Amino acid sequence: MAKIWLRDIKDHLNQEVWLKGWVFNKRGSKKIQFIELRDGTMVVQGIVTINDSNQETWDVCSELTQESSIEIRAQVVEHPKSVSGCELIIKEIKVIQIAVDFPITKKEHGPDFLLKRRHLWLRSRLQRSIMHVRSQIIKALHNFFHEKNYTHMDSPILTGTIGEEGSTLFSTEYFDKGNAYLAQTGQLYLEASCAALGKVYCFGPTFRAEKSKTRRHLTEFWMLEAEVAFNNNEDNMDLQEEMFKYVVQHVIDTCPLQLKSLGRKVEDLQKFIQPFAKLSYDDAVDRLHEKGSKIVRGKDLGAEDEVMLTQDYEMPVFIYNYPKSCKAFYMKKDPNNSERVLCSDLLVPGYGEVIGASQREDDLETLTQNIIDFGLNPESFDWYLDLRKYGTFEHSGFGIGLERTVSVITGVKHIRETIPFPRMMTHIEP
RNA sequence: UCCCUGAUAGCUCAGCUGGUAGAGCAAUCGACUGUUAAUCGAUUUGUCGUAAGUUCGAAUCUUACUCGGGGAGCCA
Repeated sequence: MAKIWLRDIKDHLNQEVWLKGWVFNKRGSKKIQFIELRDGTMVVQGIVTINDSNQETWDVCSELTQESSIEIRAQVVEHPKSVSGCELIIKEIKVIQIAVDFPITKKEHGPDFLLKRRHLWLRSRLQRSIMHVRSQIIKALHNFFHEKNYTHMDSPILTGTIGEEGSTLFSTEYFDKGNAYLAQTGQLYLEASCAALGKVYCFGPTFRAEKSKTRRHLTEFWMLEAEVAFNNNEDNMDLQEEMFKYVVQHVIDTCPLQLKSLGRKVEDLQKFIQPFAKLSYDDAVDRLHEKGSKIVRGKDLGAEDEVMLTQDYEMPVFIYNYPKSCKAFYMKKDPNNSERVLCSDLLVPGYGEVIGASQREDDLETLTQNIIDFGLNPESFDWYLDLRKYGTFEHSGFGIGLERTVSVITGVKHIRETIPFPRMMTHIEP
């Protein structure tokens, strides 16, 4: 008999099959026992009755515990009540291993307890749903860019000193070349790739040694970055909007069961498919002043300001053209206002920033001066400056945080549940 | 780095102005032919985070430390 996965079980209605999996849950009475069998693709209920099964099967079933691994022979029957539409009449059970005292019970647990057992926590229903959605989001992102003929150009993870200033870097020894650093962004490399292939993106882990302890921060997270030659800041925002909507639609189409188990309503997700709102930084400051914020024009928006701004909208909001002093050295000066740069942040109501974007400074002199003004050494940016020497070009790009996107789409409050093994200030194992 | 908050049974927590601990769940045993966080009955469970101090007496008050949780800054 061929091996069968539970998600394909409908194709075997009224047949007898062999299945392998784990006991997700068990309950029963004197004459009937229910096993929820989980194999990673689905959970389907199996039934053992004292009448339909032999005594040995009944006794084996009685010994089963949560997360015991088993192999069963069963008849697949219809069962309209269940999610799969099927149920299993169990004829025979072979125990692979009885799991003793599985620590994660059916009742509530605290975050520290669960994080220390992340390797086991992943087996829970909610965690499996989140991981499935995450996987589909990754797929959607790749599909989106490939459909548009982008080239996937990965950036290095180990780098020299080059990179954004501000955030702290993780460092490691690199032979006799001193320290190497784990990348905080692939952007500068992606700009080089962009000059070679026009429309490019990279997707990989990034590392920030920030001592952030909030529900939106990880020290290791996955970021997709895209860079497009001859795109200005407007084009850039259009691209982000199209991409974000594509991803949301893909999840709606492919993950209905997972969204349901997460308690995420499709109507709420559809709010992310409406046209996004756009607000310039200066208009945002005006709006904030009307609402009673004490923000000083020229200073960065605080977390409270972002909440205040987005609560008027149900769709994501672009805030564009921030003050130069709040943003990175590589952003292009706004030709209409030398104190502003051509950039945007995408804020999602009830969550916060998910995408950071900008048009890049393409003038050699201005960029060199920016590097100096930001207290950086132009010599360590020599290859980056080359891009402005040999056929400089207007270009723009952005970075979207994968885990934040998963959070926003699944409605999961804390980012630590959106990555298989989260790395945070306080957690490095498992 | 700063602010707030917490650490009591395997888990989640209660324990008031000091008098050496309690609930629910889990586990174990039992009851029940359809349950789906099954239900019902019974039983078991503790260096009260660590160290010192105040006191006749500390889970409770004081100090320090350790480890969490939430947030700010920073960002995705």
